[in-house]
Amino acid sequence: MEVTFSDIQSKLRELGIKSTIPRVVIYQHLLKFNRHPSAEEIHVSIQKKYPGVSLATVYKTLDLLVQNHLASKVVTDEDKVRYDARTESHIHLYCEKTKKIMDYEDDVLEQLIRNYIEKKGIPNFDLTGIQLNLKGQSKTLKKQQ
Amino acid sequence: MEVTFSDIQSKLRELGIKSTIPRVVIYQHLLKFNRHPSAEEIHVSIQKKYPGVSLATVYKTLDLLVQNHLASKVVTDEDKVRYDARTESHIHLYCEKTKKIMDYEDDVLEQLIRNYIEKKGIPNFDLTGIQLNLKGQSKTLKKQQ
DNA sequence: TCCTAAATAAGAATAATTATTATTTAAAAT
DNA sequence: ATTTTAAATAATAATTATTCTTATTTAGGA
Repeated sequence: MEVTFSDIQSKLRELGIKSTIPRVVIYQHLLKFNRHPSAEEIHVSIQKKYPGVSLATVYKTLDLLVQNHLASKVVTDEDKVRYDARTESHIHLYCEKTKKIMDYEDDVLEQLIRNYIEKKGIPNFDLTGIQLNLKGQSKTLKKQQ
Repeated sequence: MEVTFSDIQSKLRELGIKSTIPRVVIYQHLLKFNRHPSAEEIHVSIQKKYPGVSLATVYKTLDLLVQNHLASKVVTDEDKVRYDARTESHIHLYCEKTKKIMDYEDDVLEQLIRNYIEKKGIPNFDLTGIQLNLKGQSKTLKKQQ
């Protein structure tokens, strides 16, 4: 099930993106994170095996991936942007205590929103994306504190 | 209908917040904006009448208002945070071209989401807030370009 | 293998936000 | 009405995330 180096090479070339080692490595690491890493976190996690890759390249590559719909930005009340390799849209649960973002799978809710908006339409607005963030606290955490 | 200086003084004191001139002025200006200003924009708009108020105070006061539920943070893909004096939750339309945030009034949709989540419940998560951002482009703008 | 445009490394620059500290102020106590 | 005192503020330095600059390197086509 692991996505290999050459899998990613092919994918990038399909999209007309030049395949470079930094790009493949960054995308590979983003895919491996099941949380939602910041650029900094990806940079750190890459250092071990690829010490040469600079933080600026991480930022540029992540933006490139977003532009090509291989990843998306996740914004919260936090001060830094996080990235997500999941391209299918999904709901984010944001825990205000731990600042962690969890994916929440609920196709029914998502379709509910999408259908409603499509049926009703929003005047003077072409919808391109729905972003639903549910803020709160994870219960297990609350017990601990 | 204008919210007066002393209206705001009372409101702050009700909440046990010390009423100071910078605080009243900042909140008053936030209420007057119908867009969603950044801390910087509020600071600039205050300079005319109250040149002494520092940007740091604007930041601190806005955070205070958020903590006391008199305002809320609005985050988008943009790099800076915006503030909103509307406390009732509502939907934001975010135009990717102009970077403008518009309020979108749709109590039915909001109730739809809220009901669905309440009925179903999310395992291990206490929901405190729903934040729905609809990304897209305003149609009138598209014609112009 | 060579060529060239594009990508990268390294670090400087920028922009938003937060921290520091000496001074000022709101409001409670006198 | 004064005095007192903890909290708030101004001014600005510091920090943090992100972007920019430029000399060097590299991918992939000729």
